[in-house]
Amino acid sequence: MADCMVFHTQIASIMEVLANAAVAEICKLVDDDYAVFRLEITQRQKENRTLRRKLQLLELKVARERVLASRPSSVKILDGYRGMARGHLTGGYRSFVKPGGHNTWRDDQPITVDEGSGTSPQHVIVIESADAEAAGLGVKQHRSEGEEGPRQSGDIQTGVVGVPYEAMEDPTSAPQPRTRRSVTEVSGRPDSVLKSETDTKTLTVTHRLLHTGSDHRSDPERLGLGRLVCPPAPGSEYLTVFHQSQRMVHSHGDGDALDAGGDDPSCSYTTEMDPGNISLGLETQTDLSRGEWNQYSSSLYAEGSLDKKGEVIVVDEVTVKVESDAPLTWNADETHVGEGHSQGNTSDFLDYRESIETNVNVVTHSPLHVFRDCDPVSTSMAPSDSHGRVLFSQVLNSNDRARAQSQGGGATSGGSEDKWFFCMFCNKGFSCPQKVEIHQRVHTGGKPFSCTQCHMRFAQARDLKRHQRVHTGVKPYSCPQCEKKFSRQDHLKMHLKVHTGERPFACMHCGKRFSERRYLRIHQQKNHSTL
DNA sequence: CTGGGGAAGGGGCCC
DNA sequence: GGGGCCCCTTCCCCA
Repeated sequence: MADCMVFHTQIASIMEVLANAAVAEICKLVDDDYAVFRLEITQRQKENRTLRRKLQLLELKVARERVLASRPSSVKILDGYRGMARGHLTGGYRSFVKPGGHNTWRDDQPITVDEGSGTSPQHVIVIESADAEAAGLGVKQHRSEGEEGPRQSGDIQTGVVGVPYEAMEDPTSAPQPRTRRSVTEVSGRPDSVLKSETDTKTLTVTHRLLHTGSDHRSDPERLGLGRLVCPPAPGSEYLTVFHQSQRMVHSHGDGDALDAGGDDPSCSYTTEMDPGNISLGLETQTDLSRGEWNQYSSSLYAEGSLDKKGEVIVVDEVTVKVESDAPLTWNADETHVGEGHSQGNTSDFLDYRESIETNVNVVTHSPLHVFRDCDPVSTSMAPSDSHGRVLFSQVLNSNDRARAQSQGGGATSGGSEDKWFFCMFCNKGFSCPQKVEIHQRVHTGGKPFSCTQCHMRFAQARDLKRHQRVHTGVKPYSCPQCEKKFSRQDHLKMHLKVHTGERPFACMHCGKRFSERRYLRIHQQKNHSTL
């Protein structure tokens, strides 16, 4: 009997152990499943956010088009980014004004460039007119000119932009995607408001107006229509400072977004600036190391992670480069009067230079701070990028890499996958951080290389070197046919068509051939405009 | 005046 | 890092 009791006791013990083990196993499974489930939920939430943002963008676009259609007279948009510095050497101050009689505005219509005098070509302002709140706001894109650069009075030109002419080109020349950036600028009343129609997220931009004399806020008309002036601020000619004067909270409804801690972070981002003017307050904590880079990235791309309404951002000489899905909401309902850098010009200065990284939520610990480390000096030919690898390695997790590759933005250079470095804006992969840095200047507008003779700035050393031939007059490329010399080989190559009579660009509609694509484009616009 | 064409500049990307 | 290539733009000339 005693043996039986002992046996039962042992059985009970074994059962208990087994039960405990089973419970533990079940708990483990539940935990695992729960984790997976949470992950799926998170992914679905991300997808929902993405869809919502797309919807918001669509709504914004519709609202913008409606506003633009209803108030075309107040809109001036210009596509002056590409080639905008052209006039710096040629001395051309050009004003591109939307031709009269065009009462409706389309994105593919001629955009107007109102080029003020005395502004730097690097100071490009991007603004999106969002909705009716932009009433009375002059939306235009200004081309800026360097300080000492030649200045001339502007003329008025018009042009057609955005016409899908590539499809009409010679079938032998496949259409190529247009990768040019859309850079627009909004200038207007400092207290003007640009916000989304949904008004769910607004970005308050405090305009820093550089002016002389009277209060810039007292003359809104001048602000809206006056010539923009880029003050040749010594030592800060390319100053890009982003001040965040109030606490910025990255907040999404689901609460899984980045949290910007700190109550009063003062964030400054500089690409090229006088080291003495660097104001760095990077208290804001952005935990990118926890795999939230995707959130940051997606939010940055989708809507710029615009902050709660009412928060104030002080933007000093910020150039905003708007990508296709860049933030469209700007709420400039508060004004910050900055120290004027004006030097004798009576026009108020309204210049924002902001890269997308100036997003208030990510400005602090963003990998873009690698550019701070660069601290490109005008005479520097070798901007530092010592932190690039580390930063990008830290902030980009495997999901980003996989996404980058799946989205076709994979590495464009050689090297193993582990050594890829990805652009934080477009996820393009590169084999080394230096290339990422160079590439990201496309997005940030960083131009570390400055010509000492004309103060033109370039994103790459090669560009500066090539440009300096303009001053030196060196023309190493000679035409074997006419002994004409060129400073660039591609120009020589183009010139050789004069002798060869090569006309590779044929109109697929009338068969007329042209030596250059632009001629075909113009021809098709004028003669086959319906296509 | 307009359109075609040459020249020359900046920008971007690939290698 | 730099060369090559291409794109785009602007200025200018000329028929």
